[in-house]
Amino acid sequence: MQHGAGGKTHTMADVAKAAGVSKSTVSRAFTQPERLGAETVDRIVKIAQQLGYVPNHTARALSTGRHGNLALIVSDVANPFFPPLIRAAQLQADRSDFCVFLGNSDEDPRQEDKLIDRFVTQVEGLLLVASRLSAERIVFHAKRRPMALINRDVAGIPRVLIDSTTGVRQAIDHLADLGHKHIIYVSGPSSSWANRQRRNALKSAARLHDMAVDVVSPHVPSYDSGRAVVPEILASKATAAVAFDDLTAQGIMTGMAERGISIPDQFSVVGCDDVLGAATYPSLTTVSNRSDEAGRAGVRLLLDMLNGHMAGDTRLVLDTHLVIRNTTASPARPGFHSRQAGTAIG
Amino acid sequence: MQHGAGGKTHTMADVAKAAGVSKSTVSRAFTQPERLGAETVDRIVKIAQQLGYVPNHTARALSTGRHGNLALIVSDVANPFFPPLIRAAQLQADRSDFCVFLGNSDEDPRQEDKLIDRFVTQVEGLLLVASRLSAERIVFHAKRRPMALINRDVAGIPRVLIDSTTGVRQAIDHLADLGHKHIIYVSGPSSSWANRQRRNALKSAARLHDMAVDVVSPHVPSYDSGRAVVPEILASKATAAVAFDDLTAQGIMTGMAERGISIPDQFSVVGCDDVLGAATYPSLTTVSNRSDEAGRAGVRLLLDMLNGHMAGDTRLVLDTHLVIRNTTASPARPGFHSRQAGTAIG
DNA sequence: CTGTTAGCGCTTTCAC
DNA sequence: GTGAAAGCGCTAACAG
Repeated sequence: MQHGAGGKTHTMADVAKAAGVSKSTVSRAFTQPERLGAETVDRIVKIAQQLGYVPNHTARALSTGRHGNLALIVSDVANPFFPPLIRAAQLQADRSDFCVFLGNSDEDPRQEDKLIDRFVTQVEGLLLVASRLSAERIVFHAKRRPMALINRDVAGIPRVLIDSTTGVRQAIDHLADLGHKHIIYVSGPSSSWANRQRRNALKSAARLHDMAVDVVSPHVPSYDSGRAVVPEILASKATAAVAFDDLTAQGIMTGMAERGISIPDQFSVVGCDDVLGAATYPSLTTVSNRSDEAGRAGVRLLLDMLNGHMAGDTRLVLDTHLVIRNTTASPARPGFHSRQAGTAIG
Repeated sequence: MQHGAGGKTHTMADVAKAAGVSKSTVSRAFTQPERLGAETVDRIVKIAQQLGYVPNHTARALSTGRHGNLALIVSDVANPFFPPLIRAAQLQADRSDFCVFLGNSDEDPRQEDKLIDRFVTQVEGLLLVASRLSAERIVFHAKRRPMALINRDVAGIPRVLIDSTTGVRQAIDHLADLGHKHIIYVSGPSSSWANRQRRNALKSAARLHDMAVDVVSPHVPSYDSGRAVVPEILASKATAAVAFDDLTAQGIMTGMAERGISIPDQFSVVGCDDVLGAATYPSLTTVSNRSDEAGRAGVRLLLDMLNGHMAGDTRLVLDTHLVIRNTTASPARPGFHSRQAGTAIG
């Protein structure tokens, strides 16, 4: 089980000399063993191991054009939506012995461009998650390298979409059932596909119930944004808020608590992505998240492309549903101070 | 601002031909512009841009041995301890135009070995976070490539350590002040440096207060582990638990709640890492986390090594402190059944 | 200041 | 079944 005696990296020539064969033979011993004498292969492999020889990824890549690397670019690693996705993508890539570069655009399209430029010559494929780039730029980059998208809908580029439409619709139905007549959507980044999709789903569902809808837009989706936007929320006459994501929702909850407003008695809150589990108090009603599946599927799509299984115009949609917990209740009636004990998780 | 007209990747020779110069000149225009005629550089750069030429990272790496890549290997991307660290490391690497490979060992040393093997030929340096490898393997790999460590203390290898000793000691003092006489440590992975450190700090601090200490060891640090270990905790006579990390602590809280045990009235819980903020209910008393600083410092250390500023036996220690929130209180007295109504979010 | 010439370590025809 | 040689795209001495 010894991995070799450590120290300096050996080259193929070293192995060849030690084994008394040519470089080509060593090369083949690793890449196409079947075309070599069985014992030759054994001998070479053994010697290589003793020397601690590891094939040079870079040289191989330069020679073949296949790097065995792919780039995963996300908008914010620290946003809890991404880690499970990253992990799943990683695992999937690993099964095919791919290495993954991680890029963090920090919600900035220019940074994203820059990252891609830096990655493009050393990866076989790009996987952009929640890209903030314009469709044009995406198409441009897609011409340079195989590319797949997650939560971004650009025709002609294989993509997997977590469709929160279904979940958001359920959320609105739920709020309507509870008697809410006026809600507010706390928006995410305007360049976010998920945001547009959620806003639209919310508006059309609300229309069916004759609900009034306000919209308020913080700059970035975060705890702090949610907290900061509470005054604006209170300025409207809404009795419930649907937030772009759980982080924002959590911030709203804190902001409400700071003003002595009790949730869900005096105000209802719904999140999106279900990244917090039941950890908040009250536990957050939210739309389910399938980011790990998305990550896995995204990598699979990309690798399929690389294997020539041209995915064509694949558009994989993962739907979602509402997870009802304890931040939603009937709106407070004037003069009637309702109160609800924490009900168990649905 | 146009980034070139898209499509196929051009080579340096293309640019050279288009500009009517030699390849070397083009090369120099990018790497040492000062040694060239100012206008020559301008012309070349402009033509390159028009063509959409991007220098080939791989070829450059093969030629120079400098890849401009580094590998960041963590034990679990999805553990909330890591994302901020990853983000900070990324940012720091970005300032020096480095690309970062992300590896996920999933707490498995063999996987870690495998990842390193895959990375080692295409990175300039390795940054291992909370490595689960034996000291011998770490030293072995460190001979192959410049390496820095985070939360792993191996002599001779530059490392940054988040020292929870101070924070844990404060936690024990705090529990002693509250009157606890018997506590239990819910352990993390045995191969974790942080775990050993926390356990030791806890034991020695407890000794000073004449406290009894039990230890229980789940396999991996996670919400589920914490939840599952509750029966064992209750089997002991401890009145307070200190958990290896916040996730485990959160699991314990859930497990306790499921058994109708109220925290902190009937049992106190302390976490480590402060990754949950005040999001739990009751909000968790925990030891502060400085993972982002650690990530930043780790990358800085590594890059310093690469620049020849031999860091020698650098050992950077970041200390921590206790963050007191609402999961700790005096132990319940026999015969006195305390009860606490849900207080608002801290 | 700029062009020529060797490689970096590996794969890959093409011969034997 | 195995070897020899060319070349992937770039950099780095050398010359001039």
